Amino acid sequence: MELDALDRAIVGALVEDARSTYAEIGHQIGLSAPAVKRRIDRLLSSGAITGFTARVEPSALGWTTEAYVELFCRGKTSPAEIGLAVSRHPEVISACTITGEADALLHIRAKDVRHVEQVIERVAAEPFVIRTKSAIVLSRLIDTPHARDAMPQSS
Amino acid sequence: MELDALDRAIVGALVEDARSTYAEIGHQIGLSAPAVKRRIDRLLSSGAITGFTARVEPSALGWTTEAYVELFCRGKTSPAEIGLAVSRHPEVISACTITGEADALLHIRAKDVRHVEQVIERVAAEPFVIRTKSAIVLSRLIDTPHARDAMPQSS
DNA sequence: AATGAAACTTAATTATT
DNA sequence: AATAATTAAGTTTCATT
Repeated sequence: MELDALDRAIVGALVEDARSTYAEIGHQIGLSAPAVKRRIDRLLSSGAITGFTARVEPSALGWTTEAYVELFCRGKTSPAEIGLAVSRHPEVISACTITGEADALLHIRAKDVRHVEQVIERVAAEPFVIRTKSAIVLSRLIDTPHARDAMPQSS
Repeated sequence: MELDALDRAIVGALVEDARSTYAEIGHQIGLSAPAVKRRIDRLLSSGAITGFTARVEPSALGWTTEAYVELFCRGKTSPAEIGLAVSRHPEVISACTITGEADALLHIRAKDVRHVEQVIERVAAEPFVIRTKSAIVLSRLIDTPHARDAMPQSS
């Protein structure tokens, strides 16, 4: 699906505040409320926007510690197998397979360092895991879900 | 601030769908719409919820490639200095200082591998960066902003 | 094909108990 | 906190370009 400048402006407005009204967004970009609604409905059905969520302050909810854990896996472990296994651990908030020595990289969020340690132990107990290599987050500098600029040009 | 079970249920409902109505949330948890609104207002002013955002499909917007980049920095480089520098690169969507050999870990999102390479070159050109070590994401298995379970108990 | 204006429906918000 | 009353927004329809 092709997004024009207005679509990208709407996406930007919704990323900033998913609860803005159609009229507010329309005023920003020079469109009427119904026109904005129609475009948002289209962005939703096309899959460009997948939903709306609350930004929560993890520390306010008691999740104070983050870590990144590299996974080194047995010979022919499939990405699907890793995904299935790590999705059983709710503290894993992000996981991907990567190039390089390690096979996968997990991002985990836990209550404290003790809790992080327990999660790593549980993950390391998965049968396909040979070893892990962890780094605790000392201070977070940036945390945005998406790139912080204009969408790419149609060039 | 203390969050009770109802607050945590409200946060959960808003994380799932930030555009649900107060009445919908109230029905799920057994509260009237005005009561839900009062609690959400309180969660916002206390900072437990920091805002509402759209979940966008990066690939739909042309951002198809992700990488993680470890930064090895000169002796006494402060976290603030790293944060300031990397925030100038909009493709850096997450950054933190970490324990271990590397000083910082960046998560970048770009249009393609060529674009990733350009960003790494730009970051590596920062005066405090000695060297970098990158891993390209092959396949994403999990991507959630928060832990996928109930909030921690007050225990 | 997409928009804006108006009509209509539903939700947000305030006041009251 | 719930109910009721009011205000504002969401949504549909329709005429227009």
